[in-house]
Amino acid sequence: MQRTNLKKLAQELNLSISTVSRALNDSYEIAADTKERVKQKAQELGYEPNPYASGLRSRKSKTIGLVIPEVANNFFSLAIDGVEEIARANDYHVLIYLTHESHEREATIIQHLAGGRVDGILMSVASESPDASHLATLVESNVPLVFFDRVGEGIATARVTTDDYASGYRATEHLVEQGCRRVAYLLISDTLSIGQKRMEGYRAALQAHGLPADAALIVPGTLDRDQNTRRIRELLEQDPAIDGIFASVETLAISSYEACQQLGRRVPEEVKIISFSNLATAAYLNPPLTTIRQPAYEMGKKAAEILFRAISRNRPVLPTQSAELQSTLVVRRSTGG
Amino acid sequence: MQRTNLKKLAQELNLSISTVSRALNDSYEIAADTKERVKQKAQELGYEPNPYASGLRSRKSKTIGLVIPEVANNFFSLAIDGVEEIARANDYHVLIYLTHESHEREATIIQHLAGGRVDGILMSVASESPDASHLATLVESNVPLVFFDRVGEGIATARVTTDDYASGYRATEHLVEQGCRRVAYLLISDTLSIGQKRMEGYRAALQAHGLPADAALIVPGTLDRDQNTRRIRELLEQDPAIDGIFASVETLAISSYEACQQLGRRVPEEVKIISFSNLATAAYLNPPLTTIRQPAYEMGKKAAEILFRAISRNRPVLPTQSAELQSTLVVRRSTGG
DNA sequence: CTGTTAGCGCCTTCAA
DNA sequence: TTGAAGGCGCTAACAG
Repeated sequence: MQRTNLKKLAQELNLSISTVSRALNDSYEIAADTKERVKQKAQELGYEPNPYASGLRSRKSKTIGLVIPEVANNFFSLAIDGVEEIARANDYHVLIYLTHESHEREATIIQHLAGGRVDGILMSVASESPDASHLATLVESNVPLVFFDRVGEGIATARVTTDDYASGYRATEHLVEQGCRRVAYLLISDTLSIGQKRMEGYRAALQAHGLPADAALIVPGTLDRDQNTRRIRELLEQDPAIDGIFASVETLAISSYEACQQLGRRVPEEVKIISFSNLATAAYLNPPLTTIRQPAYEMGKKAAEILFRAISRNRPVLPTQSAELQSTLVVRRSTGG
Repeated sequence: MQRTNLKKLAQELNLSISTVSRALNDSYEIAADTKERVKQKAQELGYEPNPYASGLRSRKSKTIGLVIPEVANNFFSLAIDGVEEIARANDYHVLIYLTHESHEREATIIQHLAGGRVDGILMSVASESPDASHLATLVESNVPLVFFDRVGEGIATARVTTDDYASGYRATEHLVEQGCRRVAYLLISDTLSIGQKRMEGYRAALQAHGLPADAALIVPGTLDRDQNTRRIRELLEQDPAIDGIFASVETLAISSYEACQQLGRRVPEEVKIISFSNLATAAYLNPPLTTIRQPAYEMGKKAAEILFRAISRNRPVLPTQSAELQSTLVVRRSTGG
């Protein structure tokens, strides 16, 4: 079946193409009854505007790009939800891209997006990304960009983050208050500013309590849980005094559980674990996992809102529009059952 | 900065637009050295073809639509991963849409997509969808469609599913073999064929073991965990003999844990729970959750592959291309620690 | 209030 | 092997 377009619609109605177009776009210069007639017919014939034609002409794609490291992760899943919500409210479409923590993939994706496929981009940078030079093309192409959670350095744009330093401090302090004397910090990459900030908080908290802060373990940006587990086990063997683990992502917390189990170290009696995580089932883990929960959904929403403000006003995204949301420490203790 | 287009490129090279276009598309009728020169220059000026112009002209959007109920769910997260993988391998983009189990949203999304924004669609229908009449427009518009996991009835197209009947049977039998005599079946909607098939397997297994099969509880398509928990608690109170729960989605398994905890029913001693789930942490739940794991990632890949085969050959997707993958029963017992 | 006209950037016959 | 020209479907400036 031939798809109905403006031309066909115009013929059926004995009107010109432009009149039909304006009627459908609710132009003020079209008579009310004409509008009605046109819309009626459009409905009848199941008219749906061709997005590529209008995109070409109007230079509006009605689409944003969402670039994230992975999706099998509760934080990003919730964030997607928030983004999609706002996008739909603005009548926009969402293209999703996964970098799998690869800088190269990220650069390729950005390169493509700079070609005008999207009106704006929301992104959380890959842990591998050494710098943000690949994002320069976006700036040149005037494609609005908003970072969320994992920000790129050196790009003057808005960033939606959580209080990484403060929560790193709080998490560490919580472990110390629970009696830990030697706390290890696990992160998957040392190029993420977010991990740095949390580590600063971690260091400061230990220092404030007169404890050494030299047990940081950087697990290279891997998504392989077994490998992470192995490295954590090695750390625990090399440094048997470790009685607290602060994991910056939930997958490292799970690996820590595994490592402790393999070494016969009881959690939480011998080793206490705390983690940044949005796991819905954290309370049902054995033992329950105390977490720092980020407002992932809200971050996705917020980032999208900032982006759409820029898009609709046709203005660049300013660094001053950045927002920092609060994360929450959720303490969960064993029920002893 | 003005985005470079074919015209500009042609001017710089003292060639015609069409020659440049053909060179970039590796046309056989362009001299090798000309191609080289053109590509060099394109690279130099950071030329990126305008997807809306080429989409309009070639009637290829290089984009597929992925329509799923939600994303904060391990099954769909993994599926997205598989889909994205195949899409990128085919140089395609992925538009993501969440129905939040709403039939209305699903219909609106489909309506939009039928307008030519995508070359094909992958979808898992919303639990609310009473029938598939809203998908008729897609068929009319010749937009290839592949269902995965949750299929729509009455549409002649390929579907990628798992062995729902067999796995429903196996799950139930497992509970019976563990000593359960009264097994409840939980599902979020009775309009999903997938839930029906699993229930048939459940019924057959109970029958084969000479047990009654009247404890099915249909929790209306809600994503509200508290509400689900309440309803399950009511079921357990009304029918105290229930000693086994077969949950068709992981969120209902978690609600079952909560309900049992609230009623002081010990799991797994008094009530055993099994669930369809792709939770990475199922082994660490307390008690560990025995699951039927679906090959989510592979399903996403498979569905995308079938779709791309149709797209690249410009032919409709045939029901005969359907695939049924195997799910796995993963038994996890309490470590008694 | 409505119609005519001119492209948006690209691909693709047709002609040279 | 390259160039010229038309048009994909839509929007917007300019007439009337």
